Amino acid sequence: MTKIKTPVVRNALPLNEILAGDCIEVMNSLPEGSVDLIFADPPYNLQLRGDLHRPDNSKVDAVDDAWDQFGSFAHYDQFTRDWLAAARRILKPNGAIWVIGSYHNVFRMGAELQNQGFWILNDVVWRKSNPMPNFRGKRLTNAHETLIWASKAEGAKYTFNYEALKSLNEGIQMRSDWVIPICNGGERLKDENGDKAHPTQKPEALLHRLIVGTTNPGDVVLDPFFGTGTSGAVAKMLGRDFIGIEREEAYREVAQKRLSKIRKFDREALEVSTSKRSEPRVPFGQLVERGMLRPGEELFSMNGRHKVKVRADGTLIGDDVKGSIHQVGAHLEGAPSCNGWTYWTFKRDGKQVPIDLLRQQIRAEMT
Amino acid sequence: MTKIKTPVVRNALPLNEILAGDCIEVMNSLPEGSVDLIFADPPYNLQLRGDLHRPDNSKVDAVDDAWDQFGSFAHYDQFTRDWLAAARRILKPNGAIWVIGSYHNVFRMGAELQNQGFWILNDVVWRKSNPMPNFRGKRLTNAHETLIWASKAEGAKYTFNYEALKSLNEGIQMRSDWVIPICNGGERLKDENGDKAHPTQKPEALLHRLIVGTTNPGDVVLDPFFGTGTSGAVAKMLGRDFIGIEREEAYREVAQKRLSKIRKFDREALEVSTSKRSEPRVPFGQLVERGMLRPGEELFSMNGRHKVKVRADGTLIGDDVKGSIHQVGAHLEGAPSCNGWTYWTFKRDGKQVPIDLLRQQIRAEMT
DNA sequence: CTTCCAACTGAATCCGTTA
DNA sequence: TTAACGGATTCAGTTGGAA
Repeated sequence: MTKIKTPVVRNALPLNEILAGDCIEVMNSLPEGSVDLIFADPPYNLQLRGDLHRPDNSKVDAVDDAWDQFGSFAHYDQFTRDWLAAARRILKPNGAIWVIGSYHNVFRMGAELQNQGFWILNDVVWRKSNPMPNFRGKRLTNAHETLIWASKAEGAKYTFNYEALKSLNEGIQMRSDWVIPICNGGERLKDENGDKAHPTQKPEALLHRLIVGTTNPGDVVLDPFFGTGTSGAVAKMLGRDFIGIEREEAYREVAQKRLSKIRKFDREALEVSTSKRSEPRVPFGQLVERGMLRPGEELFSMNGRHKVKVRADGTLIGDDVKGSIHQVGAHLEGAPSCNGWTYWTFKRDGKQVPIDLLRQQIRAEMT
Repeated sequence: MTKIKTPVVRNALPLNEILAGDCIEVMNSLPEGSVDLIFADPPYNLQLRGDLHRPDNSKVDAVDDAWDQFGSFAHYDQFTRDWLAAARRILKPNGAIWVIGSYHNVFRMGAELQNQGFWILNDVVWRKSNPMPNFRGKRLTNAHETLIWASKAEGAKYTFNYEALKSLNEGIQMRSDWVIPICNGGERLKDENGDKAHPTQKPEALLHRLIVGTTNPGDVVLDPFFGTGTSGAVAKMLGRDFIGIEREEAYREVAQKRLSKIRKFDREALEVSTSKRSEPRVPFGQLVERGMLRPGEELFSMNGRHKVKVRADGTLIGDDVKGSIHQVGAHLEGAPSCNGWTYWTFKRDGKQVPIDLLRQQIRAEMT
């Protein structure tokens, strides 16, 4: 898949920097449709500032008022609406967003994503291998957080590196539950007192999987709640550009220091497994043109049940059917579709050989 | 925790019956504050576009029933508001609710639970050990569903059998992620044609854990979307009373037949399904994601004859070969297969260390 | 009576390019 | 914009018949 780059817009973007300020204001100052991926880990313990109003503008008074809960949610929802709208504006049409949260806030984020027209692709469970136990024994150990992956709109062409994720999972399709330890040990950033520099630093392994799986090298990854910059650090390692936005100076400083030490992996290591879909298309007719198969030569179905003849124009003809290798295969099998390349075989030296072997020969010549 | 019983109310309840009709109307006809637990598995509002075929061309039997069709999010939200309000009214002050859903609907349910004053206690992930794969390779395998457990209000004294769940989990605190297979085999109810009687029958193991953990014997468990009655069947086995509400006559009949065969304390059948523990599979890619090995780092074969580089997706690249640790090892040795875990080593402090050591570290964390 | 293999199945928002 | 068409894509498990 080739990406259309728009140099003017790209150059206007402040790449690989940490921008100071309120993320909504900063995002609104960036050009529309300019970012490939947004990763957002928003706070959910918002302090209520100033007067709080219900949607009908009546004021919410007492804190322990029955409406307090509603009021808090209304406030949080407004915040969520605003930053998601700002994020959506700067996303490229084929861009995507990841958000992460716990049950305190993730349901409201998910609903608002849908309300704004984002199209949810998966929800992903980060299953912590070493969570904090529930000390009081009053609930289940809260051993996971939830991520939501969504495209900008229904039908958009999002990036998904299927084969790379399959490789990361030793040849089996990547699932929606990811087992990853929480961030501690040497990876956990400390301040000058030896205390953790940020309360919710995310593990690099989580970002690694997400960035490898849903971006390409050279993409722009923006994080509106940058914190200590895990998303930026992993993006940089993986040869992506990042944009961080962070309000707190202390976090910006920690993140800046961290990023200065990061080195990009070499190009060869960043190439990942690709799917067959990205290989060049070879028309079946080329096999005939090149004399690899002769007009009139017989092809046999893989299961041995059918026999057809090759025609000079690269179509096949059977007893009651003619058409492309795919159409004839589908018709004979009564199937909705058929991959003719793997369905048909020809005879060489008495052995049955799949015609896909000939396609591979042509592709090898094309390199 | 002792429960105050109110015999008058209890006697008014139609216990251990399946009530016909719309669940909102039926719930509104029941006495206020009379039910201990509600389990709800409402329609998910899947929005499926066309047909889906497996790679072998067989057609996926989709959930396309009329009861899962809603015109818009607004319609679905109204439906959710109404049934949740009806459910909340009939709940005892110290009662609780469980709802289950997927990313299509669970965020809207979770937000509405909070809006109505329910207090979320945990969200629980049902991790399916055998989910349906993603056949087109366009997204992650949707391998889980989400449950939300909530009390009627903040501060309510909900039931939580901490020790019972701990016992179910081999003496370790029960976590918020539960690994349970989907319902198939003998447990899956069939109609007279041998087809599945209900498209979304839930496994009894899921309900077993939930009812053991959050109710006491003698409690009343109500299910407004009864379907084939899994909640009722497990409640009956475990000595709880149930109330089922179901609109479709066909489902009521199947459920009634099922329930007539259930005997209380028929425990042994359930005990059979205890886990057979084997060593968890660790994909090599996890070592890369977690930074135990870096993309670009060199691995050396045990015999010292070969050197390769690690890529970001957990594959290896050598002079003329790339693939998994096993594939590359086999290729270089000209062997039909190769255990990459014992074949490859990396250098640490000048010494050669087998990569299997890193796998052992991860496994130790997973216990 | 086993063992083996082919066929089948499960809450799924599941294609991309060219004419 | 729509229609046609090339061709890529699956994991864990159960069932039932054959060997």
